[in-house]
Amino acid sequence: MPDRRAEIIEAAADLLQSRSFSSFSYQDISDILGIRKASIHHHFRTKEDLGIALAEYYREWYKGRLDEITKLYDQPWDRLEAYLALASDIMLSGGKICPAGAFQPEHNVLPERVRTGINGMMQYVRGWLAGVLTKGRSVGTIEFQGKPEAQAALIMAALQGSLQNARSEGPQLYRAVVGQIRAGMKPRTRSATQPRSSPPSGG
Amino acid sequence: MPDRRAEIIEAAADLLQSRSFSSFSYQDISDILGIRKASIHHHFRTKEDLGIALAEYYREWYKGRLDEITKLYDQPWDRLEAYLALASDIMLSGGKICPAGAFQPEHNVLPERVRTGINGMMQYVRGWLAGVLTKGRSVGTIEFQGKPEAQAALIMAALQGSLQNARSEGPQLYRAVVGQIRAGMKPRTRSATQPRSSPPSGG
DNA sequence: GTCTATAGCGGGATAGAC
DNA sequence: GTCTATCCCGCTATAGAC
Repeated sequence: MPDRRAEIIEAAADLLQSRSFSSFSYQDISDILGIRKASIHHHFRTKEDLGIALAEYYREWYKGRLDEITKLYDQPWDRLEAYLALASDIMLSGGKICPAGAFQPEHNVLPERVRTGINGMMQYVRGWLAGVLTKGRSVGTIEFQGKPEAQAALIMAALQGSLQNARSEGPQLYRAVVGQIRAGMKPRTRSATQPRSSPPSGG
Repeated sequence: MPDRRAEIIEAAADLLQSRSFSSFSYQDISDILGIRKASIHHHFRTKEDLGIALAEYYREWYKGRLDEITKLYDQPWDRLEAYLALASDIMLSGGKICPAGAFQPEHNVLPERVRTGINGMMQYVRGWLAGVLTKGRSVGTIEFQGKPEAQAALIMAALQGSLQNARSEGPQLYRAVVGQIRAGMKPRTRSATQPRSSPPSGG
């Protein structure tokens, strides 16, 4: 017997990233899982409850992925590449966009507790990424102006916007944007060690 | 007597940038303008028609603004600043996001002709911005790696994403991101002329 | 060009049997 | 935990009078 609650959240996550929050319904989830709407209401009484659960789900999802990356790669640049690859994976899995980009455009019609959940997720990711950037700059393998938090926010915003554009205008555009992010942060002055080893798949 | 058609489009544009496309209704427009839903259907038979008109409206709006900028400022860097200020104006006018960021998250439920309208708008803006960047790099006042089109796409994506984030997490985040964009493109090597004159308000 | 009235649908949500 | 049945609402859209 499958964990229904988890199944529902995963189906909802898929729908959210494909169509945004208020454009999917309990009926859509029902169609995917082959159970009735009322059964879904049993697990998540209101759509607000489901939204809150989704925000939590994404935060945990990011925690898991970013922990993995931290364990797999030592070098800040490699960690940055792995982070960028995360966004690529999202796009490649069927024209989806990132969670924040799916929730936030409806910010003004979103329940308060959903909003705070999303903010929590964003702060977590930004904190992690800022850490990578701080370390990268200190060892000279990542280059950028200004504060690490601001640069992290720039990268996240660019990916978020670019995923949205890409679905409408095509993936070349997304790849070009990621290329720019990368190019802008590669040290221009060749210093001590080779800045890169084996970057993980994506781009 | 006011131009109803234009009034409706402007009200709809406001709602779109506040709540995204499928989260506003003819009733909302009706409330704003003080006329009945049926009257709005008289001007735009279906919501698809309204969506198409909105996309055209935004393209014209951008054409107007970018033409203005081109006439007002000679220097590429000043034009870039004025462009960035456009996005700031959007944010400051009551927590709105940019049109593309309002439409695209619902891409998969958007009528085909609305999609192509949005793409047209995006291509227009990207073309203009790429032109500014090309000229700026050639005269040495704007610095970036890679192709101008790609850099333009990066800037646009970052603003789009950042406006969405800002409404949820606060305007400081938006200002930080714009600061990063600016900082990343300011020439590091002091060359011939002072790179800046009087940048227009925004930031 | 605006109105009233209404059709028709799909949304979120609940009651209560099994 | 899942079902059937149902409520109520708001949405898009249309018909037809003024």
